Parts: sequence; structure tokens; C-alpha cells
Amino acid sequence: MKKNITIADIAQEANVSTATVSRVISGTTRVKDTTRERVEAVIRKYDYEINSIAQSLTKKKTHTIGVIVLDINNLFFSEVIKGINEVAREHEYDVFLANTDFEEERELHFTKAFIRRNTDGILISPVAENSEGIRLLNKKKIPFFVLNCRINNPDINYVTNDNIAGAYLATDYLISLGHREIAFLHGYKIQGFIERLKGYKKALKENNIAYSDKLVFGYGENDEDGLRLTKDLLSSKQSFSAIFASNDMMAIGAMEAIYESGKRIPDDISLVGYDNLSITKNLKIPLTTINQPKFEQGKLAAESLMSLINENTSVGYSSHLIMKPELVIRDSCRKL
Amino acid sequence: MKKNITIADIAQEANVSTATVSRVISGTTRVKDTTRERVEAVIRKYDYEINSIAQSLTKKKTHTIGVIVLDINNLFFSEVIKGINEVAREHEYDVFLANTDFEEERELHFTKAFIRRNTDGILISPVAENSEGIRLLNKKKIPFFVLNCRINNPDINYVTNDNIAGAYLATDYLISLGHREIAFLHGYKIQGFIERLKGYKKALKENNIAYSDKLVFGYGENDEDGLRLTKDLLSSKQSFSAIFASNDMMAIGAMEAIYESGKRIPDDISLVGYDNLSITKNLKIPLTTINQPKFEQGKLAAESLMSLINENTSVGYSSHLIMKPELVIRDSCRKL
DNA sequence: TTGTACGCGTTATCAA
DNA sequence: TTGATAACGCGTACAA
Repeated sequence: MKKNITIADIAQEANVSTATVSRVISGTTRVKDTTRERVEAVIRKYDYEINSIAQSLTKKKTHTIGVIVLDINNLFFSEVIKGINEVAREHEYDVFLANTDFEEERELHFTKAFIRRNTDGILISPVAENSEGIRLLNKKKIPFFVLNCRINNPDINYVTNDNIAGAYLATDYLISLGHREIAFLHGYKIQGFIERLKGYKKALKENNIAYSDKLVFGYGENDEDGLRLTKDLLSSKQSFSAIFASNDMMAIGAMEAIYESGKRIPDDISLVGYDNLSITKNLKIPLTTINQPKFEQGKLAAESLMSLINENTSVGYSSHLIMKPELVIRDSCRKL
Repeated sequence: MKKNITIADIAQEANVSTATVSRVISGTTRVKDTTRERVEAVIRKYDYEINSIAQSLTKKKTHTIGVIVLDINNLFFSEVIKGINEVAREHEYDVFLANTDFEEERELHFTKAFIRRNTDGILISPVAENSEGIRLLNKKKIPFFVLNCRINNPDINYVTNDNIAGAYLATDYLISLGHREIAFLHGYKIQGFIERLKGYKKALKENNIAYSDKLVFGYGENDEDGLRLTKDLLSSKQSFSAIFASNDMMAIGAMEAIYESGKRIPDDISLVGYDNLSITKNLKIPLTTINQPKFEQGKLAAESLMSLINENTSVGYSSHLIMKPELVIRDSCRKL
């Protein structure tokens, strides 16, 4: 086993106590210049790096946050994570990243892993608002902030966007263009996607259009899912003139399926997505979609988490942030 | 300060020693069933989770790997990371993720951070083959594996793709279509992109086409960079009929710039990218590009790292893996 | 089958 | 300005 150089080794070689070495490293206490230099020379000589594990044990701080997301390969989360990283960097925190792939079991696994690792705080995009992971974090009083989910508990902080309003915007826009048979590509059965279905239904209802579950195809999340579900839709003999995909990745897959079938967007089928990923403006057909701030959500959540961590007393109020979605009109829809 | 429940608390409440609690948790030694049950009950009662920090200190293992990439928001790395995550999951390792944004200073920072945190191993996509981070890892004899860079040191393991060959393929393809004035969008000045320039030059030379640095625009990496550089190119009065972008993200930006300028692909300008990101087939114009395995590179590197970690003696040989790139022809190029 | 006591590498406290 | 030493929470000989 590789013997690691410790503070004791440095102390011995520099003819000082471990306490002094510790002082030199932390820079908190004054140390005589000559001793300091002697110690620093030995540290450099061995490329000595402090052992944060041991350090954390006494300090009770790891300078680490854990981030749990549903799918790291979805560009939506990439952008959120970018925002988180930026904040973490400013505060000199390091980031653990975990991916649940929408499985509650994995979510719980990583939650526990982070708790065991004593991450100072956790950002989590949960599979369900009452997931076991959330319960555990809450019970353990670990600073955490929920991403991308509304939690019905006044004590729990979260940031999300108004999915019902966003989906309403998308559907209502299609209806305003004259579409009445609008297919819906349903994401996995998590709160966000269920709410988007609600917004879709709400828009139908307000426009006196009957809802039909024959036009709802699920479930999924990424471009492959969108491809598959749209193929199902196309071969279903259902009549429809537009598709509302619950997120952009699925819309990208839908686009592929539509073109493969020989149809065209928006001439034959109109298409709307959700998220406004930066690539959607460069798709085969620039995509009409719903924008929600992503980078900002990550930043916001991370910043709030930092204050949660640093005021060890609870803040006295909690953040329930609901971002407002916006319709971004591009070229994927046409007036009937 | 929140008092954490420790093994000692459990021991006290269950009327046993800490050693016994430890045995119950690890399951290594036999414990009488009745005591075991008593201890387990107390553990459940408090939702006790072991403190991995303390555990690591004695065990000298953190069950953690660190991953350092150049840009987490580039879909290329998303896919690589996906491969890494899959392997880590199988081996019950957790993953620290860090992003250097092509800055050597940040690379060194995270390398040190991982060393201090005693990550059992590190996967790194370095800014330069002789970076300070690489030097440190090598000196400290920490198990590590280099991603996406060829290292001129027999002891250092790496996996990458043959950038020269790939860029040659791309350029030669354009030439075979009759293009002779081919602009090159240069990525940041790191080995991979420099090699792609070499491949480009090589193809020109073998086809007796003079190289002109007036056709080379740099430097960048993502879609915004591609947009900016292509605008520069378009306003430069240089005559050209094709663009070879050093990666797909830049090609996406180039596509945007070209369309904004009123020109069309491939009618007015042919375009080739590099990486074969899965979205490239769904772009405005499905992109002709160079494929290199991404998920597989991540998997391979992670698996090799795992064996490096688990055979604490060095393996006796090292892996220098160079993946073969392939031309993927879609619709973004035309014959002159 | 179980308990005692020490070590892991650091920081913090108290003396000197 | 420095040193000795007790924590921190866990694993593990060694002993019982």
C-alpha cells in the first residue's frame, strides 16, 4: 500500500510539531517566518497535499455538495448543472454528481451515499415529491434544495417552473392556429410531466375541445423515447395535426420520426416542445417551444443552498420559487 | 451544530459495544441473532447512516472516483460521462465530476482537490499532455486514466481517437467532392484540435492543395464559438466552398451563422463536423461528421481504472488505446 | 460471541 | 511563537 505523506512526516523533517505544520497550512495563527519557510520547503519537496478526509472529520465540514438529477444526458440538466457549478466554484465548493435515471431506488441510494459522505448540502431533482430521499433529508435536517419539483411542505425549499402554465401556453398556441387534434407525448410519470398534461387538458377544456387519451402517448424522456412514441402515434391511425412533446429532447425524436415517415414539419404536422434547449433553434426545423430558465434555476438553487449551509441556524423562511415559462415561436407550427 | 448520531450512540442504546455495532453493519463477523436484531432496530429507529469520512480514514478507501473533463456541457463529454457512470455504478463507486473549461489552472485545482479527498482513482481529460495535473498524479502514483489525449509516456494510460486520421477523412471527403477552398474552424489549442488541424493539412497536401492560414479561424469549442467564428469567416471576404469544424458543437453554430447570412447548406456551403453527437442527425441539415465512440471510451476508461484501483500492484503494462474514427455521410455536403 | 483500546490524519485546546 | 494531547467516528487486533 502506498504510504501517504502526512502532516507528521512533514513535522518530523522540519523539526517542528504537527500543530505547527497545521498552522502553516491553515494560515490562521502567526508562525515565525523562519519556521514557516522551513515547513513550506518540506511541503513543496514532497508535493504534500492535506488529507481532507481527516480534516473533515474534525472540522465537520466537507466543502462538498451533492447534486442528484434525473438524467445527466438531458441538455436541460446540463444547463442547470452549469449554473450550479458556477456558484460552487465561487464558494470553493466541490460537486458530487449523481444520476437517477428516474429510478426512486437509485435516488435513495445516492441520497444515502451523500449523507454518509457528509456533503454539506444537497441539490435534488426528485422522482416524486414524497420520495424516500426527500423524507430522509428532511428528517436528518441536512441542508437541501429541491430542483424541478413543487413540494407540498412549507419547510422544504424548491425552485421549479410553472408547468401547467407552460403547457397551457403551448397547447393554447396550437389551438389558436386552428389545431384541434393535438397529440401529447407524455414524459415519465413524474410531477413535472403530469402537470404538463394538466396544462394541456386545461387549454383543451377552455377551448371546448374534448380530451381524448387516445392522443396521449407515453412514457419517456429523451430523443429515442420521442422517436419511439411518435412512431407509435403515426402508426396508430389516430387523426391529428399537431404534436405537443413534454420536452425538447422528445420533440427532437418526434421530428426524426416524422421525417422518416415522409411527412414534413410544419406542412403536415405542427410540433411544439418544452425547455427551449439552445440547440432547438438549429434543428432541422427550428422548434417552437416553451422556455424555462435553466442556468438560472441551477444558480438560484445553488446560491440558496450556500446560504442554508452557512447560516447553521435555519433561515426562518423557506423559498418556494416558481419560474414563469414563456412561449418561443419558431418555425415548427403552421396555421391551419 | 447538528449532533450526528454515531456508532457510539447506537451502541449505548442497544447495550452493546461499538465494536459490535460495527460488526452488525459490516456483516463480516458473526453476531448473535438477538443482539443483531436489537442493534438493527436502533439503527432503523434513528435512520442511522455510517460516516464514510471516518470509515475512509481507517480503511484508506473512499469508493470514489474523480472525473475531470474540459466541458461538461459539450454533449461529447455527456456521453463519455454516461459510460463512466454506468461502470462506476456496477462497481458501487461514486463519481465526483469537475469541469475545467479548458483552463489548466482549474485542472490543477481539481486534481489537487481529488487527491486531498483521497479519491481512489481519477479520470482526466487534460488540457495538455504535460499538464501539471498529470505530472502530479503520476508522481503521487494515484491510479488514473487519461481521456481524450495521447500521452508520450509509456507509463501513463490513455484512450483517445485518432484525430489526425479523422480530420483527414473529413477533409479528404470534401476534396473528393471537388472542394478546394475549405475553411477550418479551429477548436481551442489543445492536442486534440491541433491534431485535427494536422489531419486537415495532411489531406490538403496529399491532394496538392496549398494550405492557407487565412482559411483557419479559431479558437473555440461550443456552438456560440462556432457561430462567432463563422461570422468572422463570412465577413472576411475569403473565398471558400466548404467548412470543416473541429467539432460538432461548433458545426451547429456554423450552421446558424450560415443560415443567418442567407446562405444555404449544402447548396452554397458544405459543412462537416467531428464527434457524431446523436443530435446531429436531427439538425436543420443532417450533419456529415466524423464518428468516434464516446460512451465506449468512457466505459473503457472507467473499467481500466477499476482494475488499476483494485490490483494495488501496478499491472505491468499500460493501455494506450486509439479508437478509429469513421466518416458518417449525411446531407450537409454537396458535390461541386 | 463480545468488549477494550489503539490507530487513521487532522484540528483545537491548553500550557509552556 | 510553539508543543503536547485530546478529540473527530470508525475499524480491528487482541483479550476475555
